[in-house]
Amino acid sequence: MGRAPCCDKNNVKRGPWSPEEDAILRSYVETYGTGGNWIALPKKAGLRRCGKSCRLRWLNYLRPDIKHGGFTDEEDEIIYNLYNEIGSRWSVIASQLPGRTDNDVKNYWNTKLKKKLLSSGRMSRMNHPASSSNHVNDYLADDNACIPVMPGSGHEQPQEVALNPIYRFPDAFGTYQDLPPQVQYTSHESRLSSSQEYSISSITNSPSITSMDRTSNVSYIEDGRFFSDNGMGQMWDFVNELLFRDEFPVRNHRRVYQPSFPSDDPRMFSN
DNA sequence: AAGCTCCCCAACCGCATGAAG
DNA sequence: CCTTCATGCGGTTGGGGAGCT
Repeated sequence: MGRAPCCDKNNVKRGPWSPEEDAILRSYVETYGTGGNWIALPKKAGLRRCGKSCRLRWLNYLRPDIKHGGFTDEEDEIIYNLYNEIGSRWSVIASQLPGRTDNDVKNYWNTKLKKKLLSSGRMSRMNHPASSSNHVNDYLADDNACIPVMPGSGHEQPQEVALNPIYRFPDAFGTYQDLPPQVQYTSHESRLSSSQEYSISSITNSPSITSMDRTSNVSYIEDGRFFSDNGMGQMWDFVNELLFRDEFPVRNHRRVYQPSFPSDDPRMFSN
């Protein structure tokens, strides 16, 4: 048995949205929300549209936080780097560009950026995401995986950031909802004799960096132990979960500890 | 001015996924 | 476990505006 259509195509309007329809949809969603049911929404709102069409119109055009207008050079760079890493995962790429939708990014890539990169010769230097066997794609095949994100501007080591994979946890991890949306990991030269030290930075939409390395006295790794001394329990859980993954994304550095989670002392564990 | 081509982007389509029953 | 269905995603289409002849 085939799947039933989501709406009666003979009784719904298709094609471009009129300003009146936009106003009805905007007003309804702002007043009542989507109710978690886009299929029922058009009937309730008095629109002769398919629920899917309403959802798309809202997400891609009417949402108040949508950014209209041209892409910046910085956005170009983010798209280029992410496409190079993960291919046409437009929703993932768009999630790193505040105010941009997957449709926006996809259209922009197909119509402008690709040509721009071709003419500059950068496309020929790209990885081939679809056939890539790099670990980033492996990560992305896992539902619980961390998703690579671009570094924010203003990082103190931009060259290194460009070489190392950077990850964020999906927003769906409600327990970490207090964290900034992106968390970046980079490794840098150890200042400790027996272990690598990692700087763990959170990037917000602004270019500011919250350092969590030893010098800022927030948390640090030493001799296989992770220390946190400022009540950043959620961050600590988060960091551990990431670091325990076999694929911990720091190349050319040994992992400094093995899973021994949970510890009695929520601030510390060792292997 | 008219006709044509190209390009952009909003919108659609079909499939995958996951939740619910 | 199976079926149904809503949602989300990436690929594709086509209307209309811009630019060219």
